[in-house]
Amino acid sequence: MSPKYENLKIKNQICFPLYACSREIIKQYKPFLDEIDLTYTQYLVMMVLWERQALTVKELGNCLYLDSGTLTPLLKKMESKGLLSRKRSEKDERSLIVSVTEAGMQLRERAADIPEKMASCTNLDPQDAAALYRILYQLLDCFTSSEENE
Amino acid sequence: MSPKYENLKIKNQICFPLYACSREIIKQYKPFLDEIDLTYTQYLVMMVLWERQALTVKELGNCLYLDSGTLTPLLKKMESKGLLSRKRSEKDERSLIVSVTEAGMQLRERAADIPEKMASCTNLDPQDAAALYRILYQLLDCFTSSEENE
DNA sequence: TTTAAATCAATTGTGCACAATTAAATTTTG
DNA sequence: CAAAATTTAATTGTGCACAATTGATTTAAA
Repeated sequence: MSPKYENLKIKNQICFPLYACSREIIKQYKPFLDEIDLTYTQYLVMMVLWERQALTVKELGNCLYLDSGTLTPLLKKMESKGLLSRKRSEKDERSLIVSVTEAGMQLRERAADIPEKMASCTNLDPQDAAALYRILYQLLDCFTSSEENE
Repeated sequence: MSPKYENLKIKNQICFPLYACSREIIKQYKPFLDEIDLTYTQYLVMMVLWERQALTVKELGNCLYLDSGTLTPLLKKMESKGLLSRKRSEKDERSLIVSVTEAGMQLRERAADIPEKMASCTNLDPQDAAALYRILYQLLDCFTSSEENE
């Protein structure tokens, strides 16, 4: 029974609040990330490297849903800051292996309290946080599984 | 009892899936938006204009959580495509009024089936969609209300 | 095994986002 | 009223995102 253009109203979109919310939260990160001289995307790369130490650009892209067009210049910048090193794989010269440096690992100490600081920025209760987490990964999953044959 | 760096793991972040999901959904829009020659951000502007016909850059920015640095060049581009017109307010010369044109209104017809096409891209059940919607707007609200005294 | 297809990172070009600054117009204050 | 503060859009500069292409390398097929 909805009027013809009801579905085109902003308030009936699900992607818009997702997009707006994502950007607003990243803005909240900024003052904390400024202290350790990282952008949000660089922070994501460091989080992966802190866990994995070394992986290829391809693997990093799979982790973060980013392609080489985004990662190549980002990683070069981070290499010049001394956070990571880049070298071709000996097993497969097509692949480039990104490895965290000692300085990169040390940055983890200075980042350790960021998640806690960020948590206090929101009024999200544990149930809602869990629901949000589950739904978002379900959505992500349905997009990645639709690419399996590409 | 979590290890020291547990909170820095990608899998324990809530912003990351939000950020990734937002971009993945916008990618799903692309083929549909290409047909009517709009980017996702331009589509958001048009959705506001289809409902409101005319409003200032400031009001548009409040609707979309975007500032003039993003909107000014975007709106100039859309003006050159004939979708909207830009003129200063007579009541207040600081404000610029953005108005949808006839061609802009006509585009609504061609966009009308996009929401339906997009809905079929996801496996989101109605309860989850409603929960996601509620939680995201609650989050957005908590960021905007923290700016009240700026 | 030579050729063809696939994979991977890099490059190119376009389009946002956004912080910070500027400049014009308006409102508020003293 | 006149000066100061505020508001608004535009500008400038930086940093992603991403589609499309390129080029080198590897794998698969004929």
